[in-house]
Amino acid sequence: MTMRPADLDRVRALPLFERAAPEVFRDVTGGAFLQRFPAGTTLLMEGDRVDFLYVLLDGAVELQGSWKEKETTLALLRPVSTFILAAVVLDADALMSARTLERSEILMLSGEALRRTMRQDADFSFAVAQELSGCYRGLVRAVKNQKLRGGVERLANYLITQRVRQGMCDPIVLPHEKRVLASLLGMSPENLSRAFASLSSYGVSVQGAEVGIGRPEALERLARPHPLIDNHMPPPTENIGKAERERWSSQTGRTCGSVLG
Amino acid sequence: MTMRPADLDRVRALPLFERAAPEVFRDVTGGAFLQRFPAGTTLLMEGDRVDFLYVLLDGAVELQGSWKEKETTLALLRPVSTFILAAVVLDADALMSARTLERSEILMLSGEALRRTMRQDADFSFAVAQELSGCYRGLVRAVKNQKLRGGVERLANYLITQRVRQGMCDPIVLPHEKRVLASLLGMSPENLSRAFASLSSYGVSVQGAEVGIGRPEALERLARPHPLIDNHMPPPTENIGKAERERWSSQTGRTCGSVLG
DNA sequence: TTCCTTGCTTGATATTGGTCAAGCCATCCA
DNA sequence: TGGATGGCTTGACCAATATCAAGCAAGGAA
Repeated sequence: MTMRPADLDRVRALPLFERAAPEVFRDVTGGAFLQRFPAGTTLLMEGDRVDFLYVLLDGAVELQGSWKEKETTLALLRPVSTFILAAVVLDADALMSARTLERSEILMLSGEALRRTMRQDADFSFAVAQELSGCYRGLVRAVKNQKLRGGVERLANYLITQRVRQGMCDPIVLPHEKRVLASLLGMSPENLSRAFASLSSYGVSVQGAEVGIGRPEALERLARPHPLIDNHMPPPTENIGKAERERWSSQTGRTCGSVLG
Repeated sequence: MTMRPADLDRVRALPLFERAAPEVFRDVTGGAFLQRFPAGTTLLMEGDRVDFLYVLLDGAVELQGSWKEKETTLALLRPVSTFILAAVVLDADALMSARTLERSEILMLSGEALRRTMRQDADFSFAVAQELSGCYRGLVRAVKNQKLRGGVERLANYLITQRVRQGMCDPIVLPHEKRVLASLLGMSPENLSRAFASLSSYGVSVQGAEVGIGRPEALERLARPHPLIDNHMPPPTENIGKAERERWSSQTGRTCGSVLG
């Protein structure tokens, strides 16, 4: 309900709204409300009807899918990110659950209003389509990553991506618990430990959440990162690139884009 | 260049154009041209700039991704399907290669014209956004399928999905070579053979491309199909459902929807 | 402090999936 | 008809990954 003007500005800066006319932005954010959730809150269960577009303003959110008491992480979000846009556009139920990993601040926009505005404004509709395209391509990358690479290779590429995102610093700091990271990378926590261990011969050293990349060249020779799989988005110098850039990466710790549902 | 009126009607019936105004349809299909390709033709390589939206009118197309001399199949398409919509919307390069599996007839629509029309017509833009949403959700299903299930389970669910698509008949007929199916399911051809063999204890019998589902209940008990993973779209009685329905499934043999890029 | 709890690691073992090599069986072609 | 070819299958083996169990270390609460 109460919303700081600064928050509204951050939403305004999202690629989705960047070029929207003032009245369009007003229409979509009109009935919005801001909510605070403690860590571990389930915002949305798989199969639930989706009535809102969510915008993560502070904290961290995990999107996960499940089958037969097994769960897997599909994406990890950091501010500022929108999520479950696809479900909202189709007015369908969610294919993934969403839960907070930390205490989080989340803005909820009316899905109904969003769809209504899309039908009225071609530019806004186009922006949504571009957003969806970027998210789709993020998932294509995720599938390729999962099907073409082994566990150690996925971890190595994750570390390289993080290094780029964190401004080529060394050591990098893992933005999430290792068990969550393991689920994102599609392996058991035990196996993630072993994968880290096997990377020590390539210069990687682990100290809690801090990971030293001793010899980047050696790690890259193993990882073989590829622009058509790994989205090595430049670090957040300014805010976010242009709309024509894909704004999403499946395994990011500083997503500046969004994820649909 | 030469295009039968019947072909144009089939394109018109796609969810993307179903509700478009006549002049919108004319604008988008204006500079289009129809081309015929032999089997095994590469239409598009990963990394190529995408200038056209493709519409498969006849034949079969495989979308694949590659890394380090390894390849994997991301989708198998049958008429009538559009593909690489996402790349067209973003005017970006392709994340997957596209090649014909059989002699195929393909309509190519100008990407430039499509984007121009989107900016002019909110309804068309909205239709594109809905299409993209459906495709995104198809990929979410694919990731869940890949990360949560083992090889035998993926095959079992594939068979059940095919049975639904083919009108609950028995035996079903595999719409593609087994080696291609193996790649789609994320396993080696050898392992697909063994997976089929291990399903024999659940009533499944294989005779070339014909697969008998002896005991559907037994197979389902193993497969545990789930509406949030497997898109059990009703068989193509009429043409295609409404636009609000997801129109894409990652592992279909009779896709009535589309795939982006 | 001491005792939990929690997240992580490590080792032993089982399961799954990949690779290599051989063989089978259709089809196609000379 | 013979012989190649290509797709599929099978077996033997190996690599990758999951599972189970135990232990460790840091942090929080009594």
